[in-house]
Amino acid sequence: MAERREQRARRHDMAAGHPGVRARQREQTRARLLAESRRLFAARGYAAVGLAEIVESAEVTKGALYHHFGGKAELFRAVLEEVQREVGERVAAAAEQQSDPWEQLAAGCQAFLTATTEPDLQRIMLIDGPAVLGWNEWRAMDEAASARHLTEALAVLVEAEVIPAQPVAPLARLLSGAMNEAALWLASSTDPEDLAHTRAALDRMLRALRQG
Amino acid sequence: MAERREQRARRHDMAAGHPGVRARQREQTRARLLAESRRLFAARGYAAVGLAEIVESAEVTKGALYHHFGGKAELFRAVLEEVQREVGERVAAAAEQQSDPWEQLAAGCQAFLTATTEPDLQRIMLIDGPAVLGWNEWRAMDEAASARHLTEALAVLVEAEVIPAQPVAPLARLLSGAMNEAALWLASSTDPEDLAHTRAALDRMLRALRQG
DNA sequence: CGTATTCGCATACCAGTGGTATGTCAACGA
DNA sequence: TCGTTGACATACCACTGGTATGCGAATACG
Repeated sequence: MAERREQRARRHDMAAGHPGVRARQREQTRARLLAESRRLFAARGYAAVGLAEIVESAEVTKGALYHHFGGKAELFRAVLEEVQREVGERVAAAAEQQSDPWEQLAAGCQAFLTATTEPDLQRIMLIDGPAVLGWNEWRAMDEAASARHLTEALAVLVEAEVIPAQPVAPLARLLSGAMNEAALWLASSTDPEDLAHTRAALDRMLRALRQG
Repeated sequence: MAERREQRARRHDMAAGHPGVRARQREQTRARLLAESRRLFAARGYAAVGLAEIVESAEVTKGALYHHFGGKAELFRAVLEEVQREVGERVAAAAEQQSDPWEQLAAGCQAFLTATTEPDLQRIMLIDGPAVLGWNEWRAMDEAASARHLTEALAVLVEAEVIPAQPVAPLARLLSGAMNEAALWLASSTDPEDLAHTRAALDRMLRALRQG
């Protein structure tokens, strides 16, 4: 119908380059779906956002969505991957600015706390992530994106005997969980001093690791 | 139809006492809905369980469910309240067996870790809870049921100068998050030694609080 | 250059879901 | 005894994620 011609026309207008109009259009559609669903999921949560609203915001149809993603959950997974990659990069960047392994750990943890305190990331990364994909899968993605840095940093410090010899996996999980929950708490906190207090408490927890 | 008479008959059969047949039947229906939905939510998660399955397992109808609860989310909230109350009681019981405030904290934390390592509690308490009700509401319920014990224990220790003076709220959140995530990790762990390692690491974290 | 093919969607449709409005019968109060 | 009410049961609805199919422009091919 007229509706269809309208959609087709719009798509045709926007990409006039010769080499790979198809590929370019494809990437753009995918990017718009990712961006809009990320925005909506972050704002109102996975369950409260319908596919209809997503495709409307992205100005495509459900057909496009299901052409690019396996379904609602897979779309969410793609969004989560993107978010976690960003956070992981921020953590890694902060750590790399330090040369001393111990300072790398401290800086990385503080950077993680800063990043995950942003409400838009929280709902996707910390709330809906485990519920939608299941904890095991969420954990695997988290490990691949950012918790890996934590585990590695701890392993280096144990190797260098800065931290007493002990399995690093449980330690990494304890610390990761502590930071996750603290970030969620901070986001709903009213007292602006809570951030400083939490940073201080986290720092004390980390420094305590050096003494057996 | 016949179906209806069947349901009515069953209900009539089971409660023959004179005083308050109504009230008793009411409680029983409510209890069955709670028990079955808890079982199903724990096994497969909130989103994967439909009301149809719940009422079928409980041998009632959706009418009964909506008579007792405001909807699916409120039913879940009631289940979560029950679960958290049980965990809170276990934590409190473990703490009360110790007389020394410090030992109370340690025992309470270890009991919490033991309790929340049970997979059936995890999905409801730690995964679906925040996602279904929102983190703020989940947090309020958690605080009322068990995190309160943690906050109080820390406050006592700060007051007694066993722990350096500092705000207890951030500390409680860090520790609570650490235990939550550790419990989730343990549930999906294969190495049986992980439990002991995690307990040891948690204990070290707690003991480290005593040194500034 | 024509044209067959494939790719990237758009449309139409469906089964199942949470939620609601209404009906109904047994227990209770008077 | 009898009207009232409480505790459901039934029937129905709007909507949601998911699927099957259709179609037209870009590309591969002779």
